[in-house]
Amino acid sequence: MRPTLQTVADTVGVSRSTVSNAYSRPDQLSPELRARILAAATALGYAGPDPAARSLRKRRAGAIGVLFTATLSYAFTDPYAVQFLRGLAGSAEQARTGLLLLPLSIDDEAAAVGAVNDAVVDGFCVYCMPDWHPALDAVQARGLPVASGQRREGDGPLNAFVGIDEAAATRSAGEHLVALGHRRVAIVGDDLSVARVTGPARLASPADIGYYTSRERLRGYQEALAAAGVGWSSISTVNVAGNGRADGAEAAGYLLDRAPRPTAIAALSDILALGVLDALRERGLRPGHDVSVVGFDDIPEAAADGLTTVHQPAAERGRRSGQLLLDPPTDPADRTVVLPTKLVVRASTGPAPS
Amino acid sequence: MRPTLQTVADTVGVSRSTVSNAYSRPDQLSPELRARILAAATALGYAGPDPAARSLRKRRAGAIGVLFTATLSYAFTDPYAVQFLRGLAGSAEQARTGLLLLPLSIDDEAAAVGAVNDAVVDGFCVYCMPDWHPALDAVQARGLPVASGQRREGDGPLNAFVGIDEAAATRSAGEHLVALGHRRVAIVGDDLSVARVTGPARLASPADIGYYTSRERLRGYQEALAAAGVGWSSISTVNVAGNGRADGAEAAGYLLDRAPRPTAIAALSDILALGVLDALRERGLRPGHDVSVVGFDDIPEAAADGLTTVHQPAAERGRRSGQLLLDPPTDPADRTVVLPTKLVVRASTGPAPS
DNA sequence: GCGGCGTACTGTATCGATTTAGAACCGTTC
DNA sequence: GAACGGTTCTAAATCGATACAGTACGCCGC
Repeated sequence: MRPTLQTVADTVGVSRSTVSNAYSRPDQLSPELRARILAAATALGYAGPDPAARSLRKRRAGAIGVLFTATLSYAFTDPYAVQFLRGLAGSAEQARTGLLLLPLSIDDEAAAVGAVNDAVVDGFCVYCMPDWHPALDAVQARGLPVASGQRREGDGPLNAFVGIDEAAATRSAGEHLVALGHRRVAIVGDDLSVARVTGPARLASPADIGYYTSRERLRGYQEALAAAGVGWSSISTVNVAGNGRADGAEAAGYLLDRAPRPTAIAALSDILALGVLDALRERGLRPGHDVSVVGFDDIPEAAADGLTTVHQPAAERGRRSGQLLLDPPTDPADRTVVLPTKLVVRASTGPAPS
Repeated sequence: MRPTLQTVADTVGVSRSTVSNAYSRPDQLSPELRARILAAATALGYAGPDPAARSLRKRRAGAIGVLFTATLSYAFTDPYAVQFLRGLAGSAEQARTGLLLLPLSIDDEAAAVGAVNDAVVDGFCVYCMPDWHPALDAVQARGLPVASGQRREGDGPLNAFVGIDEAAATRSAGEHLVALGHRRVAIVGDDLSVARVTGPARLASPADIGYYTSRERLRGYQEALAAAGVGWSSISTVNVAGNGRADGAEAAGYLLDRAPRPTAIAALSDILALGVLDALRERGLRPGHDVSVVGFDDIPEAAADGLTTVHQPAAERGRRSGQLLLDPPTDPADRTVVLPTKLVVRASTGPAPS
């Protein structure tokens, strides 16, 4: 039989509470008694207070749940994700809290809901999930604080939003392209699937996309181009399998090897944009001259490759998400944080070739 | 007052157990009653069985703890780490288990020990920790299954080892360099600190290093070079602050800009080795001709840059670690897994310049 | 000799579920 | 009327700890 606080208390001849104090509040008992108790505990093979029991009693889990749909490998290939997690981990560490990664299956929805319901956490951070995923409803049902970068119908009053104005960000990027004379623009993204269907489907409208981030970013481009008289139907969109450099290159290949070639390619992440640049180089095309390329995120590699992109404060998003989660402000107004973004123009964009 | 199983049971007029069954074992009660119970639960705002209480009762946490010392950002900049975690997450997902990331401070040891003791987990996976860190003792004291890639004194009988023969791996790399005529060899690593001291200290012997992995890898090089008559004292070692490409470049700069220049630089990770290659290019030196470079891990980028390196199965290490953790074999012999490594010779190594 | 006070410890209630043994009832048959 | 094997549900025990009110006791000053 496994030893518990009671076992230790009985052998030493003190009460359970005193043994508890010996571990958690050393100032509440004499050093001698404490030493005796700890000695008895090691003699009995008692490993110290059970975290699960403590967690139940204290009503604190000491962890926040981070929801992903992507496989971890995809999630972490993106420096943006790493920076975000870094910020989140920083806040968590300050609050003596761990990060419980919950990689949720997109297909097995029951398993995903189960994982959410079983998670011993003090709150959830939604990282990148399609709006329709039932795990998000499960998160709401838990009634815990939630921090998310995606707005969604059915979000409860405890929800915090920490994000950026995604559409405004890409609108500024789109206006930049328009000002340079670009009218034949293509968009590459990795979460462009419509509702629950995956694959390179032709999109009727950005509004159909299941992922908030992609939907909003696409909307921004749509608006900027529409203002220049470029209709949605004349914009090519390519949905790729994952957020990898090779995926971006593959998508670009698809666009570049067909006529008419777009004069500008907008990628919804820098990783994809860097892949697009790879594809250009491979074909002897000059970025910013033959084809302009825009990314999103402004990861460190973007500066090195001269990529025009939208800067967003990744680590800060994570940090603020953690704060709002671990110490939710009472005033609902304080639970919405919209961080600034900035278009960073570099060499990868230039006037449209005539 | 927050509703519990009891609250729901009282309003419906059934017992607590029946409400529990309504959630966890639907086959144990009639569908009508179940529907009534669930309706009452939502009416009361009951969010479903509390995971902490369930965890206490079931004696299962549904998570495994992953120990790091590095900050998350460093941990995830390395594709090796990402691959390892991917494998681990795969095993975890199959067992319906999450990953609790515990980024432990090196300095604040009490906080690190506290984090380990408070972690609601079913086991621990030690990723990269110095041998002397008290958190490792805390892990042992918890009495849970542990999977580790580092052997260490004081490891309990439940410990599983999943790793590679680190020394043999670098010995083969060292022999390769020796066969090419290299005698002036430098080594770059990021965890070469002696015991608890950090900084670019001159090492008396590899055996002093606090990190198992670095220690063993260094030992392999030492043995290979010693066999060729090259003593430890004539090998330069450079300890860098983090496992980043820029760190590798900086360390290489230190080595290359001084006479006598080493004819070969061995890095203890590919990320560092790629940085070394950057530094060579910057100085107009040709890898494999002017200076040979060897890495470790064989991450995807290594192949693209023609880096000679030691391949190790990163994802497989993670996967096996997860398996051994979640379903520990009774036979101790099955708790040691040594995976194969392979020297991959590419263009970055060549004959030593005469 | 008594009230006041601080220290060191105890006892009980509580956290919110799961598990288990067993009660009540089903229609049928000896 | 009781024993059959089977469901559906109940009551009590269990999981392992923490919070908090309360008590015993020594010591102080008057």
